[in-house]
Amino acid sequence: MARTAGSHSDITGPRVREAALALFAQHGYAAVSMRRIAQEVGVQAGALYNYTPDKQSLLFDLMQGHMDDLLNARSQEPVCTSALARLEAFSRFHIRFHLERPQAVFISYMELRNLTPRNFAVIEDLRRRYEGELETILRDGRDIGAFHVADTKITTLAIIAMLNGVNTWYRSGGRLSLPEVEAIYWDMVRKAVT
Amino acid sequence: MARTAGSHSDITGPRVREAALALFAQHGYAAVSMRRIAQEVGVQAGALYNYTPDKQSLLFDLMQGHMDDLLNARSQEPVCTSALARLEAFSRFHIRFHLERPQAVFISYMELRNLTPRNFAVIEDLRRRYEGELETILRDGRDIGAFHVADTKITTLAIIAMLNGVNTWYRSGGRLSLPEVEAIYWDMVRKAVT
DNA sequence: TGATTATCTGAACACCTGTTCAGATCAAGC
DNA sequence: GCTTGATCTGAACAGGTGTTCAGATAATCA
Repeated sequence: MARTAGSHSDITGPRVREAALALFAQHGYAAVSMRRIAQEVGVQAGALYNYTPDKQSLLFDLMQGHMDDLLNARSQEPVCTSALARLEAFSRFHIRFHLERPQAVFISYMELRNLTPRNFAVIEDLRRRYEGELETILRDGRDIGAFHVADTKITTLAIIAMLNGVNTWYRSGGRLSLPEVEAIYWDMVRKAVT
Repeated sequence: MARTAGSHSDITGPRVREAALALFAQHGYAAVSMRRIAQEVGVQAGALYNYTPDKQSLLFDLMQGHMDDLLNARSQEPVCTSALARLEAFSRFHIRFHLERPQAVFISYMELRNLTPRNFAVIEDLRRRYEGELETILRDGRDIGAFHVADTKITTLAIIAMLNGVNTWYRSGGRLSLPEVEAIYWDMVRKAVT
């Protein structure tokens, strides 16, 4: 056997990335073999190498794609003027964006140590850029007296850690709706910095 | 060759656990082989099986030991009376305890998915018991009007996620001392719930 | 229809995986 | 000093790892 009926890179390519995303998120990068990914796609392992140079690139591309999506989506959000409105917009955007793609979020946090040093540096830079947006909001707000924060860098990390926590328990269709979750977390963020 | 000079289970046993802890924390459970652990201990892979029935038990014992330590240490903390004092004591204890053993903390969060279902249930039960202590504090405080929280369960998870975030950036000997870190986080927690 | 290109298979490569165990050597107790 | 039990080695087992590639087949275009 060889090329199979109906095979096309426009179909197989996305399916490879989807399978890798789901399997990496569920079992972890190191625990998932190329043969397991191929099985999910319905193809032999060798065929995966038409879509990625190696396993490491598969992971890196998923993570880089996620971070690019994050920064792009953030840049297209409407700009707010007041310090409080800016912080609220960031908090709600963060929750909404992250709850929409839990697998990519999970991978981007859990699999950092499985990146090569070069790839790690790229992802870390993107992450710092995103965190920098929140820190700017906090610093600007503090400078005009709207926020009371002891340390903008640590407050940035504390807020992001808190918001990321949503992904560990939220399930759509559960007890709380997305707007309710946004409201609860925004309330805590607001009180923590004022 | 066979038994080596100076070999003793009281020495090798702890070294096996220490090596596994360090390697699992750095590279992840799935990415670390028994031969790699043995190399760190200075022994052949087969010798590890004098100290653990299998690799899975090695991971589970580390995680269970960590959770036991956590609950024991917590139970020996002095009991506070006021709602605010109880919450402050919990927050400071959590930060202090977790910063003292970053590797065990890291493993206990990252390697949950590599536990067998039975082992996972045990660890999850211990975790829920610990989180329950914080939720009780929040609920009691809300009932007497000391705290204003929209949802005690979610607030519990949000606070713990925020406090856990310390481990991602804190390095002893860094810019901030442990008491300073405790104070900053306690300030944010206090404001978030009042 | 025929030639070309895209896509996949199946086998192979060298090496690594967790685990077992007979046998060898050391430490401890009499 | 000798015996007993604890501790480790080294080899083996069956199977899995990422990756490569010649060859086969399907899709595509002239």
